[in-house]
Amino acid sequence: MGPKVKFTREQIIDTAFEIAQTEGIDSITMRKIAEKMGSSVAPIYVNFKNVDELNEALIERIISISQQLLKEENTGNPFRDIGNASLRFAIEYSVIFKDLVIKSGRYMQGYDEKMMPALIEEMQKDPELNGFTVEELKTILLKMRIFQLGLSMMAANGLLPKEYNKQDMMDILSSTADDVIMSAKLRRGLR
Amino acid sequence: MGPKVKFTREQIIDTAFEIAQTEGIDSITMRKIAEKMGSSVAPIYVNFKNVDELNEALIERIISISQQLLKEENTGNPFRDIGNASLRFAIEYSVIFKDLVIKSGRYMQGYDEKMMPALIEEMQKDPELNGFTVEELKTILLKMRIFQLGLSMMAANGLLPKEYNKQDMMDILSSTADDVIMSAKLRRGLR
DNA sequence: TATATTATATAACATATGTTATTCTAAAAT
DNA sequence: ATTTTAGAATAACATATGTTATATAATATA
Repeated sequence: MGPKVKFTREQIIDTAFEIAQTEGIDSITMRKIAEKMGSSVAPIYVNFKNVDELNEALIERIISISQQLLKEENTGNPFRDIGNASLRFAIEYSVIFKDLVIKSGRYMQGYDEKMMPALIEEMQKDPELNGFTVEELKTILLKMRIFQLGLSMMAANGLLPKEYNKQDMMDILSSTADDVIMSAKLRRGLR
Repeated sequence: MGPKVKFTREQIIDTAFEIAQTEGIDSITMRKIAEKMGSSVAPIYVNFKNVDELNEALIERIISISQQLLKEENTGNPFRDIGNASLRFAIEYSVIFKDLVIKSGRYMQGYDEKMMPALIEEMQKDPELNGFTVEELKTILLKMRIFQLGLSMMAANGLLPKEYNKQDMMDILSSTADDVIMSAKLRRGLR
């Protein structure tokens, strides 16, 4: 063995995460991480083959944090839970959230299509959504995912009215869910 | 006078715009623009003091294009017009749209608060929106702006269902507007 | 035609960044 | 106690990029 480890892999990822959140993912550089840790770049290259490997680890970290946020939401209503978790991520890690959405193409594309069936299944258990066809449920879900992305994006960009707090955001999300569902019911009544 | 001008200011901005649309705004470099034009960097520095000035000119160009798109929409319904123009921009210039939204903080923040009153005024002329208070109109408008941003963002990221075309997007935008307005009417009836 | 002007090309300089080779040193193994 | 090992610091190399100084050449004007 050699001398004691002073800079761990975890610490390096943490530091990269901090830079990502304050300056954006693309602003991460090896030297910046090193300076923030009070080290040289050597420990980074001991722990990561190159900058790409470090970025991968950072993405994993980000995903794990977002999953943690989702676990912490537990109303049982999947709409509310996913919406609120996304909202929290957008508010608490706004810079990273924006970067992620932009670079999401590959991550989220497959992700959504995998989540879809599970969510539809959840919706079918909800008594309030009783009697809708799968097509109708899909439309409701899509509308809500669109709204939720828009809301998170606005929150992350500080584009909502000044006085809006997290509760207001959750309320408008929930209110719009009601709008969409109620209107779907009315349309159903017209069949 | 000197020799004929071979590379104009406009041509430089055009080239920067092309790079922005294919690789992202941050991928623009002086040398890349020059190479794409078949010149050296000299003509760029004759027309622009530095890279910041070029970026300003590029932003102006982008804003002017988006305003052009808005002018081309003319249903008279401001919801539809703004929504469709935003959607077209997001689809036709997706990379730039994403960059803009992310870096929008400063541009859009004031912009929205200036647009708000004019839009509310427009809404008050709409017979379908008759009888709502200003507060109710504001909520409807906010919901629609949120949905429209989410939809544009999804379109720009290719996150919508594969078979979705522009008409489908315009339809779901319009359908959600109906949902929000219809539900507001129902709530109004309950007062 | 000769000169002045100026658009353009070229090359250099300064800085930022990823990466690597070398050196140093502290801890473990012998 | 000596040797080996491996983490860390340092400096160098390669490349990318903004910027500028200088050289070249085309065109208007005298």
